[in-house]
Amino acid sequence: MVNYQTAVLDRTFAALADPTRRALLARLDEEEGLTVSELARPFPVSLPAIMKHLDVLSDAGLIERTKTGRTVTCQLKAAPMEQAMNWLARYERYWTEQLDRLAAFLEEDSWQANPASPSSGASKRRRRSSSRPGRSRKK
Amino acid sequence: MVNYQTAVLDRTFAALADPTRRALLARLDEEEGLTVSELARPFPVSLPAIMKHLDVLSDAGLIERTKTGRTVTCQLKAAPMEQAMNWLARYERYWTEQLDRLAAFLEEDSWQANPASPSSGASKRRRRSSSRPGRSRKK
DNA sequence: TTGATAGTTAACCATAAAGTTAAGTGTAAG
DNA sequence: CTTACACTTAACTTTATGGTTAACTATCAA
Repeated sequence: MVNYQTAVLDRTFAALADPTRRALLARLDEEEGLTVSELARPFPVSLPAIMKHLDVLSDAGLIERTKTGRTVTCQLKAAPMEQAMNWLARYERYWTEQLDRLAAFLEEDSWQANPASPSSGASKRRRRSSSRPGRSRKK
Repeated sequence: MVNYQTAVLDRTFAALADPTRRALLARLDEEEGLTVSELARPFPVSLPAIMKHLDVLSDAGLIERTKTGRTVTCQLKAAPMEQAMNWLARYERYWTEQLDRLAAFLEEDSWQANPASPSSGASKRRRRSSSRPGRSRKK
């Protein structure tokens, strides 16, 4: 059902890998309809450099440019980010503490001590001896 | 509070921008503790090429390698992805249809026709004559 | 119409990314 | 002890990225 468009993810993640481009998107989020030169102003690089970043963002479908007279306004198009989010969501359980606790529970001795209640999901999980290094809880 | 570590996001997004690397992570998700050559097998590129991808993933903190004898097993470390998710979450409202409907409502003529109820957020929105191209509602 | 303003394009440079082949290191097995 | 295996490193090629300066196009204003 959720068929990941490889090329979309490639372009989206690549576009987001640059701090200048992320900052450009962030500015378009907080204020819509900024022009190219307005967007470029805060950055310590030349206008053509910003132009290239905008090209990358356009190619990734993350912005859209509209020419009006001699000015060009940019608007955020977040749609491709949804795919990126969905891809990442697959790994969400790794940092969700809820599941951390479940994992801790499954490791406990008291769990295997009672074979009277065979939980369906647990049988699939074949545990390797004890090769798990310390978990790093953050936040 | 959520202070984005630019360098972390740079490396994470850059690492995820390559389809081979995403596939490597996906395999480590479905089966943990794969060795380097097991990981490399399905891909149509040389071992050194995979090695470089694993280096990129390591530098991004997305995997960890453990040497045992002459084999090296890799394990997924999804933590940096959380930062990426958090960064993307800021834009989530753009593809949440709820807000699409709100936006549609705010654009309606019937809204401005009644100046008796000044909604606070709307005053910030300064509209340019009519330079807005058709909105593309998808799904 | 003359110029300033907004944006684009071209040509160039340095570095990084993604791949190759070939050779090297260390461990396991015959 | 020698060979095979698992992985690593080195050297090299090609293409992409991110930046520059300089020149060009088009519009708005004096």
